[in-house]
Amino acid sequence: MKYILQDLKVNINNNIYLKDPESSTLGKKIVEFSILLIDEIGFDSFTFKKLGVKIGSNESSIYRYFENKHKLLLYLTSWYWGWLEYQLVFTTNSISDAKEKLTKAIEIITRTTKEDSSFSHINEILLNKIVINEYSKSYLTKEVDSENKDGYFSIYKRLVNRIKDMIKEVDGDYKYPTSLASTVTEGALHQHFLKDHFSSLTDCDEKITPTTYFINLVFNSLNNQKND
Amino acid sequence: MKYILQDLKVNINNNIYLKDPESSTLGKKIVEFSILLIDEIGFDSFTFKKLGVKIGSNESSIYRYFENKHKLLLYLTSWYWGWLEYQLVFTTNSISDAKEKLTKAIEIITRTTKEDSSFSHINEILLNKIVINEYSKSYLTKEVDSENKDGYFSIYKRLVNRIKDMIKEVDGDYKYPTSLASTVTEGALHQHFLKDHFSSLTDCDEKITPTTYFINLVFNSLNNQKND
DNA sequence: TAAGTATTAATAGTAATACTATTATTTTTG
DNA sequence: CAAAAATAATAGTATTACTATTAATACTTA
Repeated sequence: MKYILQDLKVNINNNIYLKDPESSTLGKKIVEFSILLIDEIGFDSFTFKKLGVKIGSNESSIYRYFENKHKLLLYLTSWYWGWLEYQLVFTTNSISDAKEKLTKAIEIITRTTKEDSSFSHINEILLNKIVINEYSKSYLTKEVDSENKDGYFSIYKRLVNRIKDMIKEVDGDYKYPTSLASTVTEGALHQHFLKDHFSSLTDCDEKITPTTYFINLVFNSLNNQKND
Repeated sequence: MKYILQDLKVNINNNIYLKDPESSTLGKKIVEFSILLIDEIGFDSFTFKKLGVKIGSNESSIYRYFENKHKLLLYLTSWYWGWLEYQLVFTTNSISDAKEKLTKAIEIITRTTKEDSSFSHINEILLNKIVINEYSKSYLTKEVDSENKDGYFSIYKRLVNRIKDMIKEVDGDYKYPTSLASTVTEGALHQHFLKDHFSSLTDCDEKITPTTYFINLVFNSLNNQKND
């Protein structure tokens, strides 16, 4: 797995960036250190000026890669969802049993990222934390509709769709497969956040993981006579 | 109901504001027009300067009520959750049947606000939209923990707790009542957002409401032998 | 290898944001 | 009516979020 993901190049909508950050050393440094800096000070306080200082580059050089920090966030989160999607497809591909397949899928999208593929410049553990803390900000904007039209969220949408399809495979009669898929995907981020900051609003802790909770939630709804 | 809510004064943690906006005409204008302006241009573009122009007051006068726009958002959303809580308690109080009570509660927290109590200066329809679009931004910050400690989110937490209690009343053996309560509360906002901006990620539309979906979701999990 | 072309860095500058401080004016209230 | 409180006006600051221009460096190919 590690060795296959090694050469992974996530395909990101090329309108998100001005110049492909994968195409140069500076570009990779921008991506690498923006993850460290956003994790450190939060997206709201993050600026290209501060990033420039961190990487010993000029602010204006960063602007040649990304129009603004919002686009950079879209880039990072798209990369994350693409990376998760890859794991999802790779891991579940060979599973023929629908229930087992869905279980595995939920595991992947609800777990905490614990391993960082040290060879690449992207720290997946920190990126996972950034997605938990900042992803909502990428779409809770006045520009969502036009950015959505431009395909900036397509990787995320494709991922949710894959889960929806797996839900349908388990129970073709269930009425809300799409909402359930989006609830799990977004809800997982939320439960992780609550676990870290509002422990009184979640049952998740060291023992009970969001994975346990969501597997239970999903399978309670599927093939349930209450539904028919 | 209308007439009882009329005199409602939501009790908001007084560290959120510098001076109680309910205590003066200017304060009420700040609240009233900030709702209109945030709805219009979004919280990210909203500034005290723009609000000042809108209400014909000086920027610096607004700063005497709220430290910054983040605190104002905390105020508005706290008001909203307090208002919802009031409706929840008022409506479910007299219901003795646990299932019926929970059903009603889910209805209240997942429905779209459609009526505005025209007597007050607060437009609840727009405030509901603001909560859908901006609430996450109030807690996805580096300051969450200290602000949480200061009680800035206590109304929201109390609301989620009430739902948790109702879930427990229906099924004392269900293992994740708190997570389920927070999933419904936050998930409802999310499904409304998806309905408006990412229709491919939800089954909710004009016919199927988030209420329908979440009532189904919750009751599939409760008193379900799959759980035991 | 020289010349041309990208790329990046450095510098400077702008409009807007997010405030703070001071003083003047108006309103409230005792 | 006088004092106190509230509000408005003005000015100012540091930072943000950029844009534009020019200089320096590296890379490429005739």
